[in-house]
Amino acid sequence: MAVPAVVVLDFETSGLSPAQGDRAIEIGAVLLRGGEVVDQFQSLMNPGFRVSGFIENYTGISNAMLAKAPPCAEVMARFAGFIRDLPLVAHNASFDGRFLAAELQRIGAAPPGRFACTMLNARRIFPGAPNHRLETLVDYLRLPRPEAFHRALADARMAGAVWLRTEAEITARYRIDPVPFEWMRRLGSVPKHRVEAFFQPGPA
DNA sequence: TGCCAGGCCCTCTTTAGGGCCTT
Repeated sequence: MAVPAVVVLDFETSGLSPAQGDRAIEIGAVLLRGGEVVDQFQSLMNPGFRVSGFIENYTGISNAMLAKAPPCAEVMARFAGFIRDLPLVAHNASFDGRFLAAELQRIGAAPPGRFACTMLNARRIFPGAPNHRLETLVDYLRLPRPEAFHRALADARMAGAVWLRTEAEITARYRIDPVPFEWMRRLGSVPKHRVEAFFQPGPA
């Protein structure tokens, strides 16, 4: 069975809440198909105001860099074409989902569809990790460390690697096909403490 | 540096509170 493609994305933003006026300042994403990155998207975007010193330090994205970047609307229009109607994945998807929905709404584009969360999956599948921050999971799962953290494309690549490792673990542990969102639906439908009971190994 | 928000999940819970995770 062909494994459907997914887009793993990550936003850098001016803060934590689009409802409080925060905006996206960078988008990074990878298109995964057949367990591999087959395409990618990355762009800074100018939110129209200066970001705080904390955000400059946290992301390494300066106001000077943003001043030269295209506006959010232009970037998000191109990004909407990149994701089309593909299922989406992010680490702490509730965060990226809010910003994606807000930025798409600003340009009159269709809202995002299915959105899976590598953090929630990791909490279920890798409960022994020290914590479930993206950077910690990369080390815990012995995945290649990126050249930078807290930049959109690097974080999207890491989240993609965590996603693939989680799929592989589920496939090996529960012997179900790695069909995105089918196992997500099943996994998300039961409380954490019942996951082991829910997935009974299939016939050898 | 850590607050701002919001969803998930745990527990000394469920008529609630607080930690985690994202920038």
